[in-house]
Amino acid sequence: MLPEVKGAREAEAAEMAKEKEAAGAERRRASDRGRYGRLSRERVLATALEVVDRDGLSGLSMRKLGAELGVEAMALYRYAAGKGDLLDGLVEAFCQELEGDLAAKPRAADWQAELHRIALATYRVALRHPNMVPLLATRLLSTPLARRPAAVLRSDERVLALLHDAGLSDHRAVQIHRAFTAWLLGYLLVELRAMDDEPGEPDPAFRLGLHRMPAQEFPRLRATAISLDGRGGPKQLAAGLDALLGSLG
Amino acid sequence: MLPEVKGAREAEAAEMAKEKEAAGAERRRASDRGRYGRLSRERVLATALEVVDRDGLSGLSMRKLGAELGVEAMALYRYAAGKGDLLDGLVEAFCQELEGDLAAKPRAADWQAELHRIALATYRVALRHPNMVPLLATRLLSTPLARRPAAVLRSDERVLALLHDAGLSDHRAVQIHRAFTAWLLGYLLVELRAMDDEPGEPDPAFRLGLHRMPAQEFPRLRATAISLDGRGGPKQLAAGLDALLGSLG
DNA sequence: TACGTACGTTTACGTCGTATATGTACGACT
DNA sequence: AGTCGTACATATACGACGTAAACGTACGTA
Repeated sequence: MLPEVKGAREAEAAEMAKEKEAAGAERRRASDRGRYGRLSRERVLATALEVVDRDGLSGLSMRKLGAELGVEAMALYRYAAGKGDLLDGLVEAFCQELEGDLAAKPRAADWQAELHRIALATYRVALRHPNMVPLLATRLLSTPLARRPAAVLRSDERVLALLHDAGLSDHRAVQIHRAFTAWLLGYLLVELRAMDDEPGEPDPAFRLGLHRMPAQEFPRLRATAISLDGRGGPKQLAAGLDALLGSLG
Repeated sequence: MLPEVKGAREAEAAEMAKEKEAAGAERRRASDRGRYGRLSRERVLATALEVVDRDGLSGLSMRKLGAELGVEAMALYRYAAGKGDLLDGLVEAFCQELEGDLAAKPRAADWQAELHRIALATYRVALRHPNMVPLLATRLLSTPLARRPAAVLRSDERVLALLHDAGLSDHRAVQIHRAFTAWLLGYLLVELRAMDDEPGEPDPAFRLGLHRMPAQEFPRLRATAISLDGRGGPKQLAAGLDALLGSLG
């Protein structure tokens, strides 16, 4: 064992002891481990989400996440069956944050308005965690239906139940669910993609790296690149959703 | 990691041994290289696409692709700057196949019809290469605009030029382009996702693994799972596109 | 005091992408 | 003909990855 690690642990132990004193009856023992106390699935997932937000999806590895938690990589396997399960856990964390946002406001009157409410809340959560969007696109869909994380299934269930309770037929409900999911996911992907080539450059044209793009081959693309870089925002998300739902009502 | 069957590799090894024996020489001649002749970017990408179609995206590695071509992994670096470039190449191959499909039929009369034509052609190509869809979702969007593969930019350029020539303002063109891309990509993702838990099982309920899903927690999901498994097909793609374009016209 | 158990570590294996150095066959030029 | 530069493929190696298996270690309980 490395001495410096041991030293760090002792320091934590002291800190923990102080906390223990303050907390009173509730004692923590094995908790000196892992930099700020015992590991837990929640803590692992929360830290993983931080890492993804900071370094992107490819910046998340078991080893790095372990280091972030002050722990060896293998320690994580007690809280996630493997990397796949960890990614599913991230999706769940995302869905739970979404459910928190949804719970904060009252349900809408009719099912169309409720779908709008869900879509907009999802949009806001995705804005907070843009690097999660590609993961949603792949994890939400690549896993067999029955094996998807519970939180994901709960989202689907909510939409389907909403439509069912509104008296729509199963057939209609499935159609609407499909259109809703496709539009929402596609919009998030398109909206939150990174366009920047030189992310700090003030001039938009240079920031996008337009000088790398042959002007004569892509005249329209180049002319509208700066507009393309802009966001549609929640308004266009809502507008498209309205159009889709209107045509299916 | 993956319990893969190596029948093909063994066959290949046997073939090569025979070749060597017949030649009676220890040294390989240039004609033996690359199993069926010289490498080329096209051949590399075509084989990579085959591998992805067969084994999925995670089944594609430089080493495996090299083996598939009868070549060491490092040989590929002459035709792709790295794995990222190879993936971009795959996206390009996809776009080129799409352009081939598009060139086969005449352009539509108005821009709405032309967008439909493009969307449906994309849908057909995606059906031929379902494992490519997640790659499209990530590669199309994660790379900075100016660094995207030329074929991708050409696709965007085509749509933008189409809208421009139809007399629409840049603002409108960008809006429509965004909605078009989002809907198309989202629809492909939702439509081509793998739902099966036990592929090959004849009973749909078992095939989807519904017995793994708690019935009381997800009543609606379970009731409509079999419908969800079905496809919307090109009709719903077109219907949604109509709705979106109608609202933006 | 001894022990089972929950938790984290150590060690090791195989695979991955790829930098670097090393052949090797072919076309062009003496 | 022979020589050589160049294009092409290989050989070797390194660090990072996911993870299986064995191993410590400290706590709560008996």
